[in-house]
Amino acid sequence: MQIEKIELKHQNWLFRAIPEDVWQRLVPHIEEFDMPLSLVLSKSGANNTHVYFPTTAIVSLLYNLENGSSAEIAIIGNDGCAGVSTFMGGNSTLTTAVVQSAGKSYRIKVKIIMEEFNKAGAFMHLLLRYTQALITQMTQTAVCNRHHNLDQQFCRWLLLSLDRLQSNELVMTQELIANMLGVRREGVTEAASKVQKAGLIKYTRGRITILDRQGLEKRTCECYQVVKTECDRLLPKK
Amino acid sequence: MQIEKIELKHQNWLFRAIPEDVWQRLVPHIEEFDMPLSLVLSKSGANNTHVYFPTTAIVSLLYNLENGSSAEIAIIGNDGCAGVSTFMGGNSTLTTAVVQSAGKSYRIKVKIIMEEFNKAGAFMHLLLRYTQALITQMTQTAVCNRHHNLDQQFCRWLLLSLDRLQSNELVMTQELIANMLGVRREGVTEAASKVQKAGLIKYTRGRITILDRQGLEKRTCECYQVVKTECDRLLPKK
DNA sequence: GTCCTTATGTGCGATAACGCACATAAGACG
DNA sequence: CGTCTTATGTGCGTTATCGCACATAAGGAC
Repeated sequence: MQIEKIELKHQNWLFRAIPEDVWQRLVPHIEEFDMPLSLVLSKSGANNTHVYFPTTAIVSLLYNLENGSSAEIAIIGNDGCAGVSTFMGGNSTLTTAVVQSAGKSYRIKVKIIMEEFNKAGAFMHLLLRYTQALITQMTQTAVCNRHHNLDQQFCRWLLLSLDRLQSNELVMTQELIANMLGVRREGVTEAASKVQKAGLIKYTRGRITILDRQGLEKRTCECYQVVKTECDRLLPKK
Repeated sequence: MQIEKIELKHQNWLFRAIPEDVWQRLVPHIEEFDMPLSLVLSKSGANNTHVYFPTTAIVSLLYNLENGSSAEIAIIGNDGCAGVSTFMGGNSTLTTAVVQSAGKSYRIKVKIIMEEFNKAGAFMHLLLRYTQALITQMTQTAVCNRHHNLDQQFCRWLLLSLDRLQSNELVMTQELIANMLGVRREGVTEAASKVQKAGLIKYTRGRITILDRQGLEKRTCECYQVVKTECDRLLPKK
């Protein structure tokens, strides 16, 4: 039982950083939660019911335009949580949180987590620092959308996703990636094909394997490193 | 003296919303601060010393790329404050805060404002709600950069700036606007020229006058209204 | 009024991504 | 093994923006 709790705490980086007293109070309220592909955790403008802490799943924050196109704003994995607008106020956001890669997560009810947040201690500051890390991602997404080409953005997206997963394999169709990046599917096909020809990845229908991580890092724009470095500064993984 | 204090409180929307007891404690520490064009309030990665509350000035959050190009992430006027990373943690951010339109502001030292913030009361929640409003702006910037054309972005930018100023006139060269939007100066010239021909604005060297605000709203993308509506929800101006 | 800086206007070839229409092939399922 | 769905590949004309080179003109300085 004790071992199980320690295990739990190690499955998400925010969990690890929670002070022990807060953790003891929270543990009884942490629910397991399975995340199938494409599950929508929170719709645009809808009130949050839980805050979600992915362990093996990846969640995307997407914005959907009136005309049906969309764009990813940030990626959330076992480094963070979905539902920061709960703390920030308004209790909802215009972005939609969607499961981009199926896996497991834990969740905590809004009421429970806010009781701890409002104590304004280390736990609150931890969640605020994570929110700042998310802001960094959003900023870099905006810049990257403006200035960098699809090749670079494709590599950035791969790397950001991989950093939030264990394996060196992504289960994801090019069509879905195109939705995330807000570009045509054919564009992703072209980018993926080039990167494969360069020997950095290998893919078949809906499954991408990374062969040369360093090569990807060289091929992407500065945005990837910028986000990684700043997230490490804000939330050091020791 | 009392009248002067009431006036002060009405010059910035966040000031107005500060609870009276907090306000009384803060007032002695509020400094006037002049903001000339192009003043850099905080550089990328540098520690914040103050939080700035513009009254007649406008501040842009910019990200500067290695190659010298840049992109605006959010606009701050008398609706908010520059320096939210002070509260969020890390005490710095990778964006640069630059005065985009000269004017006046007030500022408060980091130490003073954090003392109040850490009381975790209405003042903290006010600042967090404003941060959420900034996040909304950043999100929409990312989406708009991806999906909307320069014409629409130019109009969005004009409207967002105007909402944060009193007058219907902007003092701003097309070169500067191009820097904000992260596009070529010639592109802005073309967009501005079209909008002028449509009779919505009138401009001469470094001075844009708005003739038809509703026309601008019709010409821009959904992003403008989305940001406006969400900011009003988070920080109602009564 | 004249000069000179600097904001704005314009033309043109290059490029990246788009929209659309199909072709191909992988692999799930019977 | 054959079938059928769906992920991926490819071609092509269109469009928006870019980068560059230069023309024009507004308005402050003297």
